[in-house]
Order: sequence, then C-alpha cells, then structure tokens
Amino acid sequence: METQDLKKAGLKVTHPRMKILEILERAPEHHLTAEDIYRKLLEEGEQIGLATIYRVLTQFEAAGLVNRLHFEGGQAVFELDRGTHHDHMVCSRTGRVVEFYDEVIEQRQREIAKAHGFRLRDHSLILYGEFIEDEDTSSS
Amino acid sequence: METQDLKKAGLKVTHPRMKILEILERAPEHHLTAEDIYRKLLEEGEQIGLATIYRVLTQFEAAGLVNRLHFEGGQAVFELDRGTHHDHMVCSRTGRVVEFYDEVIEQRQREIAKAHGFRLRDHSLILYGEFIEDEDTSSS
DNA sequence: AAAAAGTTGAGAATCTTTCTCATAATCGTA
DNA sequence: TACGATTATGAGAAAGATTCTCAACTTTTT
Ligand SMILES: [Zn+2]
Ligand SMILES: [Zn+2]
Ligand SMILES: [Zn+2]
Ligand SMILES: [Zn+2]
Repeated sequence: METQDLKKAGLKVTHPRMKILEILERAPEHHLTAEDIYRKLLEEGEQIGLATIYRVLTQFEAAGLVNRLHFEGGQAVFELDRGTHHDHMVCSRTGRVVEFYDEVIEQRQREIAKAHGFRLRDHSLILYGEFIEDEDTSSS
Repeated sequence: METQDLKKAGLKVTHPRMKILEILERAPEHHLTAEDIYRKLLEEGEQIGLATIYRVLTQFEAAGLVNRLHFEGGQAVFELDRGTHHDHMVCSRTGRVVEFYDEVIEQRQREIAKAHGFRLRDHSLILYGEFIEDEDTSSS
C-alpha cells in the first residue's frame, strides 16, 4: 500500500494518483512518458486528463516518488523511484532502456565536482547506441 | 575560414550560416540556445529568422560542426564542435556551464556498453548542482 | 547571364507541458 | 454520517520550443 507514500507527501489519496502509481508499478518497461501513462489508463477504462497526469507526476517527483528523465526526443520520461540510483542506456533502434550502476563512475563524478568547487546535487548519464541483439537481422 | 566546413558539408555558403557560426565562435559562454543566437544576431543588426536558426543549427549538427545538448529546462543548447569531447557541469543558480573530461568515466562507459552487448554511439553526462564560489554570500 | 539547385523569412502548425477555473472529491471533525 | 475547509480534477486555453510550408531570393553551375 503506498497510500502512505502519498499521505507522507501531504497529498490526498485520490483515484487518479493511485491509478498513476499503479501504472508505473506494473509497466514492464519501467520508463513511461506522460502520454504512455495516459494511453494505458484509457485502455483500462480510466479517463484521467493529461493535465492531471502531468500535474501528478510533477508532485510525485517533488515528493521523491518518481524520477523524471530527459532522453533525446523531447518528451520527458518518468519512472518509479525504487530507492536505488542508476543510469540509463537507450537503444536508438527499439527505444529499449536498460539500467546500470557503476560505482567507479559515481565516485569519479564526486571527485570531479569536488575539484571544481561544485556542490553536486544530481546528475544524468545516458548512453545512446544500439543493443547488438536488437540488431535488424535481415535474414532471408 | 570555415566556408570550407560548409562546402564540405554540402551546404551553400550563405550569410545566415556564416553569421551563426561567427556568433558561436565569439560567444564566451560557448553554450547558446537558438534564442540566444537569435537575440545576439538582432543586437548586431542581423535580422535572421528564428526558423532559419533552428534549421541551420540542425544542419550544422548533422555536419558535425555543432553539438546539441539537452540540459534540464526544455530549451536545447548548442555549442561549436571543437573536436574534443567533453561533458558538462551546470550551476542551477547562475546557469554557468563548465566543461570537463575524465578518461576513467569514458573508459568505464565503453566497458559497461560492451558488457551489455551495446554498440555505444554517444552519451550525455551532465552534473547538476552549484558552484560554491557562485554561492549567494548574503553577507551584511 | 540564365538555369538549376538550394536557402530564407514569416507565419502557420505541431508538440509537449503548464495554466485557468468551475466542478468535484477528500479528510478531519462534530 | 454529515459539514466545511481544503485540495484535486478535467477540459480547454495558453504557453514555450521547434518544425513545416511556400513564395521570394541567393548561391552555384553551366
Ligand atoms: Zn549515476
Ligand atoms: Zn531507470
Ligand atoms: Zn563524456
Ligand atoms: Zn561544452
């Protein structure tokens, strides 16, 4: 039950908010645009306005329940905050997103920030390319 | 003379293109939005349409003359490609951008990509925070 | 110089995201 | 359970960023 999460964040427990959380939890892709969520809700018969979805996602982000990612391509992407930081690899062919975490990179970032007198708050690391296995194996 | 660069890219040497390159070369910030360029050109009496600026920047990007960066905040940022890759640190207070390059991070990225069967084409690493020296020293 | 090819500017159009505001739902309390 | 204060929602308008359209104009080639 994450009604607790909402209450803790000072947000009323409403139907749209619960449904949006549900979608984020259930999506196998984990990384969804606001429109993705909108469409998935429609498919389930939930007619929740797109404005509400953006509004709620922004509140969830402020509450630390959700992370907003900026991949190339305009639309922001959202994912449930699962408590552990990670970075992303995005396949430009299929759009597939794979997560990774590398302590060496994380540590270097801290060192670089320190060396520059920079108070590091956050960072975004995205690798772009293609998964070999997703390759268009245009076999006959 | 970078008329050569334009010709090599199969682009005609036009006044707007030269002026846009000039602005990118001269800007001390190095990192400009399309609107920044538009305004700077206006200040110099060059009335070049915003659509042209976006169009030309996209062509320059395809030609490898310019890089497009996606910092938080919607607007894309452009910089002249100076031949050497680097990543960015952005001050959320002042908007100041500082560049850095770290071979350890670059190398780890290659290794991670390889381990995931990922053909790495490009990446984006942005550190967000504040430069201590830019701190609002609200002294009395 | 003329023709061919490519470019420009202005505004319309598109896309993503936010705002407005009247209506509706939630929550603490009586 | 009902009440009232507070907060949230939906629809459409609005805003912000970028791309498209197309007639007029430049650049390059012949
Ligand atoms: Zn990271
Ligand atoms: Zn993720
Ligand atoms: Zn790098
Ligand atoms: Zn740079």
